[in-house]
Amino acid sequence: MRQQPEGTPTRRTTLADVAAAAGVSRALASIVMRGAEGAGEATRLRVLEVARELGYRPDSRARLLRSSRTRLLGVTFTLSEPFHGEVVESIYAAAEADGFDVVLSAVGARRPESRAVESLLDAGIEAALMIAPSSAPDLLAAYARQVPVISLLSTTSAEGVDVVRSDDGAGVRAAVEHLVSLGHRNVVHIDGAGAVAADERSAAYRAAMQEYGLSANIRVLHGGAHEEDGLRAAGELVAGSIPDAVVAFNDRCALGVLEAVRRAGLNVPEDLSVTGYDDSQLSRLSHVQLTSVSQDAPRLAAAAVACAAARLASQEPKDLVHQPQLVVRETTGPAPARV
Amino acid sequence: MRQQPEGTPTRRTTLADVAAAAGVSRALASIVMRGAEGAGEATRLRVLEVARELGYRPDSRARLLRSSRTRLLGVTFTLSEPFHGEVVESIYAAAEADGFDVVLSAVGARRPESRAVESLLDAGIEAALMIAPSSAPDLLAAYARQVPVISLLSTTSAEGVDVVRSDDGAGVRAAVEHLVSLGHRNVVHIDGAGAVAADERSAAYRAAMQEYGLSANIRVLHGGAHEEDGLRAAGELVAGSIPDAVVAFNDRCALGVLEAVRRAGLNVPEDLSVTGYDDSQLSRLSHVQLTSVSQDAPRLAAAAVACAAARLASQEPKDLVHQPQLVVRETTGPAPARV
DNA sequence: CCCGTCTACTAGATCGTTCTAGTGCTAGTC
DNA sequence: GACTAGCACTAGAACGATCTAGTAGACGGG
Repeated sequence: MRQQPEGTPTRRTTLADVAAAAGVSRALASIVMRGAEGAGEATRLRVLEVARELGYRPDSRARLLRSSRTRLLGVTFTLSEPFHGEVVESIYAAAEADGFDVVLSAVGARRPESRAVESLLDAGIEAALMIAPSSAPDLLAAYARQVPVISLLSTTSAEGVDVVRSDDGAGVRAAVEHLVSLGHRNVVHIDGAGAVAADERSAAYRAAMQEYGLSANIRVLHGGAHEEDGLRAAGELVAGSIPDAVVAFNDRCALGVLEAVRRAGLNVPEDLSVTGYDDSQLSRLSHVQLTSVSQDAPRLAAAAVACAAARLASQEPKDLVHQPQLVVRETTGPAPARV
Repeated sequence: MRQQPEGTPTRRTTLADVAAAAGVSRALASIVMRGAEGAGEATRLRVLEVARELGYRPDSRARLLRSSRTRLLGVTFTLSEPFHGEVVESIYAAAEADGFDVVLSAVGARRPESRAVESLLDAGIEAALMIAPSSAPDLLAAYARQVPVISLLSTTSAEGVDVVRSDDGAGVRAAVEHLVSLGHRNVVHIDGAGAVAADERSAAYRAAMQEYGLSANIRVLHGGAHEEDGLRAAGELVAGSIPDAVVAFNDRCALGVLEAVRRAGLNVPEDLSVTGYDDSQLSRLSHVQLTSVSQDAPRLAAAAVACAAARLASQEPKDLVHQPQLVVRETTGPAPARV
């Protein structure tokens, strides 16, 4: 750390500065800095020492511009979805392990997914990981023509797009199975109402119910991906005849359901069991303890990164389906003894 | 959209391609693309048309490398903090309005703030907005020597660092005032336990209590920034003598408090009033309706971006303190008539 | 002693932009 | 008619790294 003379607009030290100070060429300094082979041991140490001394940090813009391999992974995610955050955090870890850098691009109310992806493409990413992409298939395919695209958490695929997701069907089935094994027969589903993966989950609910001979009890309510949606849907539900159990579209929706149930003066799980989906931080909170289907964010993230790496090694796109696991906590219990 | 011949490794169209196709120099094409003046109307239209036709998108790496003004704002935030997400979303909007681009860098369990900031610096940002920075002051000062640094939501400042925050003292005072005006006298504070801004808030609580002649009732419990912390602290609280009201460190903490209170069989606000801090999405959920102190994320974000712009126009660093506003919802009410 | 090979290193091109310093042309002024 | 001003445009350097194609010198074998 050297004090800069006041007022001087502190030019950043470049590789050329390091090279000059160490008495070598820029090329050799570059070799040393990126740990490539072809430098003598003595010089290597000297260059590193000089670099450290001058506080040199490579300029990523220049590096990315020139190098063929940027080793940059782009990630799109939605800021307002806590579970996306969990996945992103895991992607950071997985990417680092594989020697990739991560660049984020958020999707929000004012920032459509298209903008998020395009800014990533302009930044020179090698592959894009899109968390729960909402773009139309032909748009996804267009992106995939430029870089490998991996769609996470969503089944919506497109030409040339890899998909890494958990088997939502199996997840919902596991939830239904768990409830049935506890003696529940009147199991209601509050769906995702057009959210990513909503259709697959409600289809799996129907199939599972049928499988257990409960076709007559199939009932799907219009829900959504957020607390409000679960609250509203469950509000309508408890106003009528109370079911044994509710399979909610996701954790946030389940939280709304829990609230509505509680308001109606019912106890969980004594009067009614509730399951969520995602096994998010939310569900693990000690006062929630929601039984939920775990998508295992770290594993999913690792798979996605591995998938990107595979595609970059020019392998064919693939569908990677991961088996989710039901995490039983305290919102599910034996079916109430009703008439 | 032109179909690429299969197998060709699709080289991206560059400005040179556009220039050649339009029959002008690269420099002129550049002028047109970035909307600078100095191009004839006819040529401008022709170049734009050709660019559109070829699907040209400027390469941000090259653009950033070369241009003196990158107009890039770096933002560090914590993935697991929903309120940070709200601020980030607002920053996107504010930055866009001011002609800035935003690049995100997340802080997480595996990714310390130092790494987050450094990657931003390497990316060529013009200024860094750090949401609730946790780095040591001398580290912050070191960053500030390289680019203007704006610290958001936190009072922890350092040499040359701008601070944009809301007046936490005033916020807590408003909460206490509100409670006192409702007749509460036994007002307890559950603090942030070392979290960013925790000390200032608890000091303001003490001051406000004293101001209202309630020094004897001052009571501060060790809390924290998350639901678990509020739950634990309030759990201890309700095990003893129940106060009239609780001022929680933030919304997430307040949520835990609400849960503990509910578990103890008490009603909010009939038996006990609770206030939060942040006015986050959480507090606005229809089943929560938490009375909370609003930091007004959009305004804070706009102020931070404006502050960055001012610093880039070489103005002195400043402290921008924004007045927070108490949003009264349904977790506060008249004091219970106790003995 | 010559030749080939290996290691350590270098010069210069290159990535795709923006920026600087012009060039030519037309038109207006005295 | 010379001079200036302004407009539309261009050539080429620059940004800071990486990459390609080489060179100088040491070493070993025949």
